[in-house]
Amino acid sequence: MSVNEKLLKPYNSKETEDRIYKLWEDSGFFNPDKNIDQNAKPFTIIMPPTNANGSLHAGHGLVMTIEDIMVRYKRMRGFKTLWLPGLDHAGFETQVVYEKKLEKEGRTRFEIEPKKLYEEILDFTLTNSKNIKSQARKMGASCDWSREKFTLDPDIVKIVYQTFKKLSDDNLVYRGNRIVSWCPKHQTSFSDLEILDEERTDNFYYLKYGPFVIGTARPETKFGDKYVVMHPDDKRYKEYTNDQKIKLEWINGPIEATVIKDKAIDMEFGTGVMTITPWHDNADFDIAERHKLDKEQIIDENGKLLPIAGEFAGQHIKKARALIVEKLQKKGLVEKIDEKYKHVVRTCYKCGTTIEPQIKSQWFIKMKPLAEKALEKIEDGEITYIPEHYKKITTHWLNNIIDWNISRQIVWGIPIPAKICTKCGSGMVDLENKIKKCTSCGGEVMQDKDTFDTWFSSGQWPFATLGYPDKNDFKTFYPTDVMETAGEIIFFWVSRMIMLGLYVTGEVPFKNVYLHGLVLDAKGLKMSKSKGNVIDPLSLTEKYGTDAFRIGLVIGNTPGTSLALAEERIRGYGKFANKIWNATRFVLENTQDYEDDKIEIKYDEEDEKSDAELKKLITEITKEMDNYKFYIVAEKLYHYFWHTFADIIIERSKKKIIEGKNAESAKMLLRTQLTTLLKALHPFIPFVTEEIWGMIPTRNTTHNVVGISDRKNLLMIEKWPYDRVDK
RNA sequence: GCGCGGUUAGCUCAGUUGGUAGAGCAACCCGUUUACACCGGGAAGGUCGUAGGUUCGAGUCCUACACCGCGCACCA
Repeated sequence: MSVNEKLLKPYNSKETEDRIYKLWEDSGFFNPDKNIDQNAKPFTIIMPPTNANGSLHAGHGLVMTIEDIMVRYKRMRGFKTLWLPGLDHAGFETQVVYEKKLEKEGRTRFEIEPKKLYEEILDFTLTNSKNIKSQARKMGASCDWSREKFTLDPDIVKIVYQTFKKLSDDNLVYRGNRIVSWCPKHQTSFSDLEILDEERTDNFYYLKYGPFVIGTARPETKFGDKYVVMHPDDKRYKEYTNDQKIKLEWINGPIEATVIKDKAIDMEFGTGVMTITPWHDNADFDIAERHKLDKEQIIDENGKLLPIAGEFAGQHIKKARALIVEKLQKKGLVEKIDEKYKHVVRTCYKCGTTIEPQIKSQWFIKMKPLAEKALEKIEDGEITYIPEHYKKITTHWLNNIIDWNISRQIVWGIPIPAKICTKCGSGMVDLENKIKKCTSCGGEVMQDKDTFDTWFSSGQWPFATLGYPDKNDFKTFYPTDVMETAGEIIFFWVSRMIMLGLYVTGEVPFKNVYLHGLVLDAKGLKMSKSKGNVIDPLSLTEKYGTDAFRIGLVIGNTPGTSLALAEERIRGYGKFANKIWNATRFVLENTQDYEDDKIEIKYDEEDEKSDAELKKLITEITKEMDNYKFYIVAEKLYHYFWHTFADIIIERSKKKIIEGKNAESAKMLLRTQLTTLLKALHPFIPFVTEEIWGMIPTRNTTHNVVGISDRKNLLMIEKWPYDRVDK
């Protein structure tokens, strides 16, 4: 009898991986309901729903790898393990991707009928979904596909609607006519998280405004300014009183201005006097609210000046500024211009367009009450952050949280189930489409055309996917154990899940948050299509095998730290898979007469020592696995396999087997160490270990499945080595 | 302005409760002794950002500073 012929050639990942994945998937063991001990403790990870607008990138590769490591480990430890996969319609993100596609085709979304546009994007999404799912399989993800969810699934939408209703009933959601961050290019409002601050150097204009000199960086907004504001304690302006009327010459002729005293004014800045534009500035809006001042729109949704601008009406603000300054100069109203004014401009995180604040009627969630509950739980330690400093970052954000605008003026998303009064503007939540008249003024109502911020639905993901409130899955698997995702979306997603999860279910959605860093290119630069430095994970798995990709991504990659992905790194670990392969060949060739369930052998002294050494190693790494230190475990196993098992134990055994001295001890050690190491390595490099496992004539295995015979089965359900049976 | 990271071998990074520094990759020398050249053996390479402090002893704790990265912030 000889060893498996495959072993005589080098390990071939391409011929192995798809076949092995199919074996796993067909076995049904990804599903915790099938055969696994139903009384075992559950372990749950909800996979961050993948944006269905492209293909898998290196970051996804890391997500799949880390989560699969945790899941395979826990499954081997005998937990009733659920890893639930999902896809995200990713509202605005997807719409932007699709708009770019339209642009290339010479089309624009503003010319497409909304319903048609929705259908088109849906098609696009479904095509991408297929790719993503097959790519996840390539990565070896052992998730339960039978429980897969999509954010637009009717049952998910139903739960999202119920939450919206509950928030409304509890007075935590309101329709507010407030200033929002508006992107003139994308024609939608945003929450504060979608806005980026950009430092710029611009001109700062000192303009004569009657007896005052006011400072501004945006002269094009000043047409309607009829309130001049100063600090009540400013001695320079003590002769002026609150509400005093002053007649003065302004851009387009004489106006009457009103003096307002407000403490928000910084006496040190500029001249200590400013005029306000409440429609287009947050701070000005607040001042206007405090003093109940008029607000007037100057700039339209496209960034063009309205009729109030007189001769400048219809011009885009970008072009108008210079012309307006020119006119002001002619009228002698420009005192001076500071050309080196450094300030921060708010821009759209997608296109970089300057955000134009606008007053709009939108849905807002009152965040303070939700944040307070979340803070309590976090402070109590109900959620552990890995790495720890994310806890500080989170609490800092929660402590300073502002209300969340969840309305988006885009078609791709979950429609907001509400009616808007065409007369008084009130909004009414209406899940059953029953409201026909405005509940406050009796006016006509129309369906809200907006959609939810995509994070409002994904923020409910953990309990929505498990079928809150009635399904057994919810009862069994909620709260989940680990939320593993990118540190980048700590506010966008993680913190909102905590708040919404707590609010709806009364319990935190997950007990641990594991945050990984960015995957960067070999030089440590962020990958981007424009830079052309995007590394496709699938080209690496194709070349070096998925196992090499996985372990290469994990070793030395501490949580929260970004990772520079160099091809050599992956190549190096490709050799490791082959090393295991070849070591296996040696072991099997030399232990053909070894029967692990029949012979009672005693180790000789040095083998005894080696046996103890590996046991000690397994104890150590088991502890480290429980502490999420996969980067150490992978390295230790790599090192032990190569430099102890291969270099020392195999070399030593050659002599013993040839000389026939303590050969039985050597054989037992070879087989025991090999099978033990395969088990321990399996979460990291599942394909090659499973393939080899199938070739080893081992009989006395200890799998984690109830109800199937004790014959040898898949490595993925084997018991973790030296695991204690203390259930 | 406030906050959070980081600064360790040429590169990418580890370094758990303080006890004269580690890995992978790259580079160098030697070697085809049969599991493996997708290999083996060997040697080389760091005053652990700077300056203080605590300590018998600090990469590891404290303070200040510098530089890099990131987040938060309505100064017109």
